[in-house]
Amino acid sequence: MKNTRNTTAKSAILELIKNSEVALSHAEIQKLNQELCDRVTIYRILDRLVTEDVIHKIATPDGTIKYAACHHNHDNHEHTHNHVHFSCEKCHSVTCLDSVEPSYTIPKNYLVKEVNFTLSGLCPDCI
Amino acid sequence: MKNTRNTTAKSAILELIKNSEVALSHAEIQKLNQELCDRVTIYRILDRLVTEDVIHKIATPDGTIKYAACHHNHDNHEHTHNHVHFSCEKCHSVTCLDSVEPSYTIPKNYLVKEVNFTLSGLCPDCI
DNA sequence: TTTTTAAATGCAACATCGTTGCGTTTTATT
DNA sequence: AATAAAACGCAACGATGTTGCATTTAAAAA
Repeated sequence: MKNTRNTTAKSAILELIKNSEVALSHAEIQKLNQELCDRVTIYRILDRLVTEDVIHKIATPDGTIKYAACHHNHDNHEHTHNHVHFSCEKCHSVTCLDSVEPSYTIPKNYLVKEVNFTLSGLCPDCI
Repeated sequence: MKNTRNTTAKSAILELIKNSEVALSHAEIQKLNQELCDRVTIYRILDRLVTEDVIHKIATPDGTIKYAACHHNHDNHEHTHNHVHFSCEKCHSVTCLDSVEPSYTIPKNYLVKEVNFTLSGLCPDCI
């Protein structure tokens, strides 16, 4: 694995994502981060954090990419991003619903590696 | 409901989508359509077809928007886009898996209106 | 601590994607 | 055939994401 470094910008962005109740987009991080670092650097830091498996990407129903912190299971050293997300159509917040576990039949002839299950509608704050 | 008209470009694009095994992106439609109409017109036609409920939007795990024809249930006049999609990480094809029906528990305090369930991995052609 | 080297950054430039305004063309109704 | 509004092409624009390169900085080595 390639060597990566901890920089102030990287730490700040990771804190933002970790402290956020909802998943954040590049644009939202940029606004929250104003003068800390360049637009391009945010893209590169997000990519690095995804590669390092510290955060994960979520595509909302309208195609916006958002980022959320990963909840690792430290007991058995395995973790999955295959949990359910909720996307609010009013405030556009994206939340990880760790408690909801979908079940489905695996389609024949397909090799399923990842599951992206996003419910949309109104979140508790917008109902 | 607003009055809409059938034009050659609209019919051609709808045929493309209907005849395609996989969901198509704006860029793919543009390539297949070369000289038929303008880039902007494709955007407007796709919006119209979605509003008319003839096609539906799908966001792939990487945030690309694709379009597929709707399979109406003519018997009871209801239809849903809440079916499973498969996104191939190799050839980037997106397919509707009408036979797979997921089940899940509805999260408390949330109002679920739509379900977006996308499996990803390798499609039969890429295994 | 100082040196070193490769990762990380800023900046400029660019490509892609999607939208808007407006004058012109086309559909389909009168 | 005349008419009104939908649809179109084109130009321009804004947002989003990428790349190259010179400079800065983190962290390992001396």
